[in-house]
Amino acid sequence: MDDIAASKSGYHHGNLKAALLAAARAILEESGHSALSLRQCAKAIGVSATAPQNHFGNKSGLLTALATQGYAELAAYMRASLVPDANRKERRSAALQGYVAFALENPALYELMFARDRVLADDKALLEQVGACFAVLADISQELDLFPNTGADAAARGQVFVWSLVHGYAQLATAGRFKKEAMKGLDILSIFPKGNQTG
Amino acid sequence: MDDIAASKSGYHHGNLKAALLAAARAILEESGHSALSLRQCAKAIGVSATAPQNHFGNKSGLLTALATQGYAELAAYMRASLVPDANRKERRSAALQGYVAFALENPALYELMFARDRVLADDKALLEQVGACFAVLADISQELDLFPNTGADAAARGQVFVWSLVHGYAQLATAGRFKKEAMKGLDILSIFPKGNQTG
DNA sequence: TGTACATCAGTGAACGCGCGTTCACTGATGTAC
DNA sequence: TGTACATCAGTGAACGCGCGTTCACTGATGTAC
Repeated sequence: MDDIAASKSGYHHGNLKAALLAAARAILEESGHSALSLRQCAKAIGVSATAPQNHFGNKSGLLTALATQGYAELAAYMRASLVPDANRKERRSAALQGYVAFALENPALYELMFARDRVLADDKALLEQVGACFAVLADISQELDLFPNTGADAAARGQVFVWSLVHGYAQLATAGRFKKEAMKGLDILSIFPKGNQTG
Repeated sequence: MDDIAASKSGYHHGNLKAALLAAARAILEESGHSALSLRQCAKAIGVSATAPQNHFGNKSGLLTALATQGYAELAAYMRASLVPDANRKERRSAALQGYVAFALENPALYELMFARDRVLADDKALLEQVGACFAVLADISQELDLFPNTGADAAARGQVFVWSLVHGYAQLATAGRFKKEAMKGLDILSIFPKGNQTG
């Protein structure tokens, strides 16, 4: 939090970019990305309405920066869950749980990361984080080896499978679409059919 | 399309509600639900800006009506795919493909159906269609019997699994997140691990 | 069969609002010489 | 070590815009008697 504190100057904020991102995330999770505005973010930290332009250019720039931050954190969540010397079953569980945990803790940010037309899709920093994030996911799904002995596209299909499952689960759970009974005591790992828990 | 045509009167449109919904869907798929406005819809069919109020009350009402229509169609897609006398493997494939086909053909509408805070969540007609839609999905997932001999919550877990997979796949495919190679010639059925294709 | 009247469906001007963005500006900071 | 100057970071008034919604209204339709 210290890196978000203002400097003493009073005129120059000192850390406006980080402060704006933090404010934007709070508003985002509170109200959703449809309701987020530059003016609200600026107001939240007591700065003029035009100050954000110095750091993000325009509104798309801010949303893009938020999404970029999101992908970086999502990758970090997954990496942090990857205990190197665990067996494959544990790694699988960790991967799913890290990914899903991020989405459940930051539902509106996660939604923004996949929202159509809200983000500058060709932003360099964004593409970099997206790439890094999905490299982690690809590693994990490859290690899971869900489709052994099924030819050249086994890895690609495995990744489609894992990502679909985890993404769908995260969004539906977040949206409250699952009944309480179905969620209660549900280990994410357990939603894999038994036949493939090769441990 | 005929039921959307205007009556001759010139003053009274004759079928404004249906015409507005059609216009709204076109705009929705063109620009996303963030950009959709009542005025645009009214303008698209040459009617005054306030005319939509007579039929939907307000903007939330229109979005809710769109989502309701979406759920009805999604259920219809699934039902249409359910060939009664096919074997279980075929039914599974049909279910997944019907669901995914709807989402891929109506990506913005599908997104709206799951968007947070854009829709009147307690609308009676909406709840009805949502319920009907997921009843179909529940039937299908129960029939698939993905977790045989795993206790009382097998059905619930099966539904979570199927729905997560299908929802995630639809949204990620729609968003262009899968590489061409991974999509090419991909039968949706095939993303199920082999061990569970019990046919 | 007419007629009175309620109801439905639409108009169009006007409102107030929040928004992103522009503009000319000023205060603070860093750097070359 | 000072000084001039470029650059960075922020201000605040103002803009034009599209929006949802209100208001009083009018034209068309249906229905009771």
